[in-house]
Amino acid sequence: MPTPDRTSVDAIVTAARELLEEDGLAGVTMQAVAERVGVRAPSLYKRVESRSRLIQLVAEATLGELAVRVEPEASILALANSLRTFSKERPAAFQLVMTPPPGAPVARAEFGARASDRLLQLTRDLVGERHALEAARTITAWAAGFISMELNGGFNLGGDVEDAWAFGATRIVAALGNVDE
Amino acid sequence: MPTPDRTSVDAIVTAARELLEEDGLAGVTMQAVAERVGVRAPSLYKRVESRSRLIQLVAEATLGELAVRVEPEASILALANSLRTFSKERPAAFQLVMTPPPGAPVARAEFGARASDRLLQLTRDLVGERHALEAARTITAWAAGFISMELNGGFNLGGDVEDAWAFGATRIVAALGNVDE
DNA sequence: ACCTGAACACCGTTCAAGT
DNA sequence: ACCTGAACACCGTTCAAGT
Repeated sequence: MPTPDRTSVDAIVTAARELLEEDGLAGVTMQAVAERVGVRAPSLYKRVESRSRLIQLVAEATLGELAVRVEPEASILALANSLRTFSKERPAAFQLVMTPPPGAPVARAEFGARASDRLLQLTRDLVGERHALEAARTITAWAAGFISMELNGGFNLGGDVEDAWAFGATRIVAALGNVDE
Repeated sequence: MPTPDRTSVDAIVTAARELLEEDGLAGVTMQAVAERVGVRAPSLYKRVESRSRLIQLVAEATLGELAVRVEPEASILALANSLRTFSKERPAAFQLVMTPPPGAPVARAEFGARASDRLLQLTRDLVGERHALEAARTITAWAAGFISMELNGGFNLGGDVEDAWAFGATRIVAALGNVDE
């Protein structure tokens, strides 16, 4: 007589995402996840091959959530701002996806195919087909680097971080606009 | 009769740095470090309070090495390039310092006081005192973000990564030069 | 004064045994 | 068919006992 399922992949991933924000990546142990979904650790292996696969599922869910937030009409500034907003709501998930520790899964596309598409479209208008990808990478790199430094307390020389964000965003967009061909 | 010392903090940190590059942060276990310096794990605690303190020492040694490489006459481009060169020699150490996993020590200053000073001097010339810090942060964020994406395989849309680096570097420097005040 | 084995509380993971 | 306790090989860390 088969027992009814006592949990699900979804519940497991959700528990892992909560633990990630509450206790960091190191807090996402199979035991902690199991306890949260009301099961013993060995049972998790019926739904998920390993801890590292579970972390990968968390990263993919994060990318999915990020993609949903992107408005189809968003400007470059709006894209960067929404990435930064997200980073403040889910800092641990953001870092897992954007600057993963070696061994963690690689994030697909610049930051999710949807945002990536929109960004490429915008940079194409700005700098032309020939340099669209390079321009998109410049913006993504700046935003990811900035946010990562912000989350890690890398801005410890004083000054207003908000100003630095606005400064960087406007200057970079302006720079891309000044094309010589 | 006191026994002669069989190891030292220096040897321990060196072993940890080697293991970091060879096996990643997870490979830096007290047992692996101990074995490499020819001692048992508990003995390490005579010289180093804990594993996380050891990781912190590794991060500080990395920052020190980075500082030594900075030429006093380096240009902005040279600074960015030397950071990227370093990231290819010691990718794991670079990531530990620039985009640390939560729990790891915070890197002091933008990227080592020395490079930070030189960069601020250059941006002061470029954009003036008022925006020097913001400009330095823009460049640091872009370089750190770019390199981190490069190391993590984040550039998976094709295109030439070398071109994207050169494109970003020249455009950003140019953008900062076009000041309106 | 330094080093060690033994021990403790954890990990991830496997597997035979239960229902 | 799912769940479990027990077990294994690891962790970091402490500490009494050796030299």
